[in-house]
Amino acid sequence: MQSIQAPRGTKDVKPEESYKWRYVEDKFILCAQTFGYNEIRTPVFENTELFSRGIGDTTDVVQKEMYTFNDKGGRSITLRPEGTAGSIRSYIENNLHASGAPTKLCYIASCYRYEKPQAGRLREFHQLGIELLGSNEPEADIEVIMLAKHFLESVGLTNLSVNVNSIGCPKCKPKYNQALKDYFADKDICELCCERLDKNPMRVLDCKVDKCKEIAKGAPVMIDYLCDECQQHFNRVTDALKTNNIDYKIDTSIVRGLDYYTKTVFEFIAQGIGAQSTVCGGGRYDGLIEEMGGKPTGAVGFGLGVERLLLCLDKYEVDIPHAPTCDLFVANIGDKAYDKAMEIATNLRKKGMTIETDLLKRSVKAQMKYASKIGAKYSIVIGDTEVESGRGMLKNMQTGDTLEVELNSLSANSLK
RNA sequence: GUGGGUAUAGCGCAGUUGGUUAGCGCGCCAGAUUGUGGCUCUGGAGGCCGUGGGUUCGACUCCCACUAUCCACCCCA
Repeated sequence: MQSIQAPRGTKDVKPEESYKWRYVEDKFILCAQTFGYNEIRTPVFENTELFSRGIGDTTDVVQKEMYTFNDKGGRSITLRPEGTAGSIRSYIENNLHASGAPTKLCYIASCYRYEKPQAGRLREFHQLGIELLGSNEPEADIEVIMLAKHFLESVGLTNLSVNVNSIGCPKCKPKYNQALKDYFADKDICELCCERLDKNPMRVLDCKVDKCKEIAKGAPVMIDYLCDECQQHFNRVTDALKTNNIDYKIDTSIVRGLDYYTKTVFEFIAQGIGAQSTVCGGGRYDGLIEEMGGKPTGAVGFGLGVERLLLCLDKYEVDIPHAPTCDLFVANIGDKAYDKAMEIATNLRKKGMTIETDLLKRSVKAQMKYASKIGAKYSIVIGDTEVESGRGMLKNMQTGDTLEVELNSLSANSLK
């Protein structure tokens, strides 16, 4: 019988590496909490319209990367390709604004995009995310960037570069769009780009057709067309980054592939983990909540790829604390001894000790070998003699020293 | 979606111009040590050689297709 493989672009988190995930996720939630953010959990799938409207139906993500299907009731359903849209939907649907601004959300979300897999790019991937809703002020942008920085440092990543840009607001974007239209008007761009130029000119800038890319190199940049408000906003953000000693670069090529972004956009970039080097990406999206049926509300957030983060931690050989190892292995010979071993194990487990016993009726030698392999700190062999006398030899697996102990008085102290 | 590399034991890898019993290291199991691990030695289990076709007397080896995987473009987390 042929065995079944995991679907293309998915990966199992194996037992020997899951502690890294738990570590990173716990750190993230704790870190977000120190900024006052609370976890939100939203469905893995949503109505397709949420994403086509929220992300923008001219984007690559919506046009060709979504896992979309009809359910048995004929509804068009999509596995979430990112975490923001669902959070915002929930914010509106549950009137989360009612408890007062700002609303601060964090989440851990599995996301799905139909792309060709490669290093740091899977079809199922995981995002750690933050949404700060209800503030139009640059201070909100700054907090979100600081939070990302703070989290990355807390897991041991201090050397990621930070790139920022501003892509304007509905006031200044038209001017820029007009500039783009003027620039591209007499140029030989592809058919799809002609359409884009009409609907959403900024998308022409990241067309993949060679001739379009070449032409786009000479195109005007958004940052030169910011309105006064956006310019001030951007200045305030970059000033604060300086004040907080964040070494950032302005990268005018950051457009971000999701239509909802306005004003500030930023990325945390890692070296040496392959072509997919953006570990964290985010920005402001002031228009999204209104677009999805809520009241106009300022919003900033970021998404941070867990898989890419873990690639970084490996690359930079960051130490991650392991799960606790076995405190005591209780070897046992025969049924009575097993019962006694179980009794000892249960008592110590109640006190929080990690205890293992033999479950395979192996020879003492094999049991000891196993105890050694799993890194047990102590071992003790229980046989008929021990059951009768109530005493046994506790062995320190590191030093090899043994000590006679009363079985019933084994405690956390004796395993120190 | 476009381009390139790879596919042999649980893992990491050899495998000669095509030639008959497909190897090595690590790991796993057992014994030497009949109730005490690590070191050493000895033995053992474990392979549709990615899948399907083709060439050939004969294919792990050559050819084609498919699939998977890796890398890059692109996109993005």
